[in-house]
Amino acid sequence: MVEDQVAIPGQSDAAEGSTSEASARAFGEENRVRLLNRYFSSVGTVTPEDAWRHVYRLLLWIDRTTGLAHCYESDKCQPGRPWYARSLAFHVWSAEALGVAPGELDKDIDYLFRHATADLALVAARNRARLLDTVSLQREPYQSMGLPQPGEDPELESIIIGMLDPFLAQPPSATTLRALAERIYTHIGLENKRKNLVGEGFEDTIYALLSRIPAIADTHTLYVRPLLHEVPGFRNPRANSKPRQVDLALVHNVTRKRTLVSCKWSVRSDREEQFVSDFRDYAELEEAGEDFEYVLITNEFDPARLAAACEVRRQNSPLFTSVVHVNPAGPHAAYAAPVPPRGKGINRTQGHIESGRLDGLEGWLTKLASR
DNA sequence: GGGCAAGAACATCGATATAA
DNA sequence: TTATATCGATGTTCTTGCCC
Repeated sequence: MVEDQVAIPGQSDAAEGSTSEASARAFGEENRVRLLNRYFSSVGTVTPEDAWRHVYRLLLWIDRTTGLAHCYESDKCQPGRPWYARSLAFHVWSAEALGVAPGELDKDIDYLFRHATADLALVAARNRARLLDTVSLQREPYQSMGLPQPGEDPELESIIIGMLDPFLAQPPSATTLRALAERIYTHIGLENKRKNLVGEGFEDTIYALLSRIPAIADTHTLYVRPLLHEVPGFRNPRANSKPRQVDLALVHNVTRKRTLVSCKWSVRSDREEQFVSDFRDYAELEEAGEDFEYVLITNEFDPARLAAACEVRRQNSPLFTSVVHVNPAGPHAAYAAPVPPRGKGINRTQGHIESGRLDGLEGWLTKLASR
């Protein structure tokens, strides 16, 4: 474990060292960078071999409905369904690879979200206190009408009382029940916010890794979410056209070789077409007359989507120069779970892993470092 | 019947523009 | 300066249809 365990939201010092602006936007860029700097300050030099471990410690999370490391859509991972077996296999593999007991994995991962939500809880508490007077004013005209209080949920309260009744000396007060219901909804609601961190948080994490591997950082100029025309060799868009942005870009300081990177924690099949149209736009704005590399970095586990990313083509060559998984050993472990039938997608993806077409973060970073 | 793929809808946020 | 509206982006969840 990189740092001592994070306290639960609302009871932590997670916002320590944060500026009020940063913690006001808990999932915003400034706060993400602050948390990444804090994480990496205790790590030292990053190596390609360790990079994937940092990604999982920072971003991988536990699906609370199964208690297992998240590797696929929650509904398909429920007990009894095929991906439950794969989730079990992945959970055990990732705990072993990170050097912790399977039951302790939750304490070693999800650093960014745990700290960001702690910041979020502080901000929410501050806002609630600030708005108390306003709430009183808003409710005042209806004071005698018995309107429900915010957070009131009789059904949830009856479930709580029904379950705990045999253990209670006396029934809890209405205020306590309402406070408990609010805490439960806040806890569940927090999980819905994860998606807002995973997207750009993945880009920031890859950028943080690249900039902390000396052999890469010393030889490349790195960009995170640059406008394309800010990257050498790409021109401004035509008038009235929206400027294009790319997730990450690297330019070798000597050879001027350019690499555009698309970072997607997971890939939705309906958005696969976006890869092609993005590349078309990038190619149109290329003005140096030189080829550029187009790389996909992902943590997708769906074999069909991984295979599709490896196989998608433009004209007569692969669309992606490299398709990079955080660690292909993860999907490999998941696919090895004894779940019949074994789909065609798994065989295709295994083939891509074995051939090296589906690379790992370690392999890709090692190649970059040796350029 | 169940798995899978694809499409659509949903929930949420940050960034930005505009209005008060 | 602050509040509000809009936009764009993202991952998750739900629904539907096809296939074995």
